[in-house]
Amino acid sequence: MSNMALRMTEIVSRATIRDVARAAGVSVGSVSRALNGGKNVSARVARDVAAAAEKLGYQPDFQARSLRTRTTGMVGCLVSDVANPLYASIVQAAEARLRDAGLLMVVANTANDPARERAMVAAFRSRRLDGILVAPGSDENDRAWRELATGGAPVVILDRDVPQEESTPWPAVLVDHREGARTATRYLIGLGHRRIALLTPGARMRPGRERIAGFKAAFAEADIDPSGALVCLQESSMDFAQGDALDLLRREQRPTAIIALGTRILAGALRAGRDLGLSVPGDLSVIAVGDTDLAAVHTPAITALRWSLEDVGRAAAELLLQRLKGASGEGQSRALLPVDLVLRESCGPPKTT
Amino acid sequence: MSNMALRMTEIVSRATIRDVARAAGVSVGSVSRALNGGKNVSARVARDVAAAAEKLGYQPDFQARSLRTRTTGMVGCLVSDVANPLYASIVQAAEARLRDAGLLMVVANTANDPARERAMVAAFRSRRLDGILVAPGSDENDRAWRELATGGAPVVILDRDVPQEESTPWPAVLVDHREGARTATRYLIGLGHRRIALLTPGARMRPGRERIAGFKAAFAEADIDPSGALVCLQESSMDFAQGDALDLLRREQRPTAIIALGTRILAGALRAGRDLGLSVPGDLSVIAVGDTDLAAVHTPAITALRWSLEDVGRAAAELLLQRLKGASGEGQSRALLPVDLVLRESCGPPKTT
DNA sequence: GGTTAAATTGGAAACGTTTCCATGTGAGGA
DNA sequence: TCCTCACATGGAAACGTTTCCAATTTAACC
Repeated sequence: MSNMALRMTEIVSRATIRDVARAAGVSVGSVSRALNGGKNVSARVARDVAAAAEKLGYQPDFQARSLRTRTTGMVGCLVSDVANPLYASIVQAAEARLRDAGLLMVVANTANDPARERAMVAAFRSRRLDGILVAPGSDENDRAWRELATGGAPVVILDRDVPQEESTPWPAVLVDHREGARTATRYLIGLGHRRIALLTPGARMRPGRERIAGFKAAFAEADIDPSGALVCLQESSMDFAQGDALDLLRREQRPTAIIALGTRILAGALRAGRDLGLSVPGDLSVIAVGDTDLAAVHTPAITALRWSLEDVGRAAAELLLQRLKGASGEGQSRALLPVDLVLRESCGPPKTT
Repeated sequence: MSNMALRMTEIVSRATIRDVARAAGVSVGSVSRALNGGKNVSARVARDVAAAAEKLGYQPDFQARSLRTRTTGMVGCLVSDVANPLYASIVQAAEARLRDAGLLMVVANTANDPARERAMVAAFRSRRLDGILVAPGSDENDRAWRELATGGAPVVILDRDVPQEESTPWPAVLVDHREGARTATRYLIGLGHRRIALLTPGARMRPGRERIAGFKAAFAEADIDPSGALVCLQESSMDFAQGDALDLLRREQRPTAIIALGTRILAGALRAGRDLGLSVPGDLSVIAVGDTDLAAVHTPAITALRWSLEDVGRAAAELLLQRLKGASGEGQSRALLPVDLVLRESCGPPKTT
């Protein structure tokens, strides 16, 4: 019997605002007002409606509401790969903030594929998402940018450069990779290193470009022959196999220090060094770009450039919420987050050869 | 004047199906049929509609469609923390599969908070999401389960035990942690270890329970005094500081081998061992549960229990898609994925004392 | 008490689709 | 040529809200 009842509730559709109106003996308009604004409703109606809604277990249908109000209470988040630790924490933090504001977050991985990026932007628009957090896979994907712009929904950029043409710059959360790279390089130069390799993916995107700029700036300001400044670009972190690092370290004039991004590239460099019998930091100094578990726990612990991924996510969510509240003009429209150098055990003076 | 107004509305709002109908000189019903089914439409209408839609850049409004069709093309994913590497790849893989099927995925972090879990389930239901992938934070959160059940949308469980009462078991993707733990323990016992510590969070959830069961089973089948089988439960991986591992390894009869979950607990154990001057694997054998970057790249490389997170995500998505297609009865309703022991350098025989 | 303003209320339109239903059109067979 | 029938089409209802507008009640003030 209870089985039957259960079955019924499963099958029977949920209570609508009409049911509540009927149960409370008022019109649907009054129910809507009572439940939402609370403005212009008498105490009696408010009470009766609340009681009826409670009794019927009424839950408003967001789909229907969305159709009318043109707002979905959902925000899209577009990154190349949510499983990448460098993105995962950003997504996590942004979701937390947005959820606190009553918004849901839909995520999509683009794998840096421009076509997929455009497809997802279109999907977001079709679904009328209220806003978008996005880290485009390339700063030159003009079509994607254009479609992003015509969407109507506010967009917040995650650590990417926006095309210059735009008159009013889009809100963005940027990380000061340039200063970070400069600090790290300066530190290594100060230790006596002259041949330093910077291992980072793509100059196609802001983080890579900025790091390279900071790297070169450090050489320039130290007034040192920059021929030892080796910039090794990787198409993506995936492509950097151990072999590449091996080639690098086998060179006649091998670098005495390496600055390596993320987890995969860093891992490749560390393994290559180990395979060649190079001790860290004795034979090779290493700085990680991004303070991952790997860097912190490795033996020896790896000196790392650290910035707060949580802050990136939070700031992005905040910027977006600000736009959604309609304050399109006022307030900060871009945040620049600092990068710190966390000193550990993986750096020392180069061996005098 | 009206021209002006028209222009305005054209710019502000997107083309609707009405606009397409007018442009093609047919009724809205015909446009809908032409664009969707393709059934019962003449060649002429199909052509004209397609042309008009193309010209106007028409994109259907999913919100409106959802209202009518009772389906949103979105599925929810509920885990404790998308930034946890053990979840991130699952989410990533599931999203990839679902996107290929034209579905969007909304994610939410519950931080293992039952209240938040329920709130998100309610939010998903209000939004009428088509389905839910969920890894509940506790197998005893009965209210959450109940609300999950009454949602109407198909649910796929990620590596959790479903309450027994249910007559028809829910679809689930399970990982064979029991067999994995047994294999690892057996391996260590075979090497001669008798005092082995299993460091895993919560027996509140299936993975922990299964691992403990497998761990004990290995001792039992080897007919060995199980007093050396140390199960160290952690409320969550967060709580396991390095200090706990230090206490463990300072004991008079310290374990000669450790099986440690994930990244944080493993890191804590490794650091503690290092701080105490214990060499791996000489003084201490270590097995990681979950093949993270840390395990693979650490020196020495850590022997690890590995299962495919991608397979978990893919299988979950597949199971859900199967339900969404209406095949509620047929087909596999649960998958059990294998766990492999990846032999590396972190295990050896214990020192004879 | 009467007049006016303000507050509350019910009814209906609107949001953009899909789908039902009745009508119209054509072809094919008698 | 007429009848039948399948098929194509237009019009309208429906999905569940919010919001506008007009109507009604209440409050306020003289």
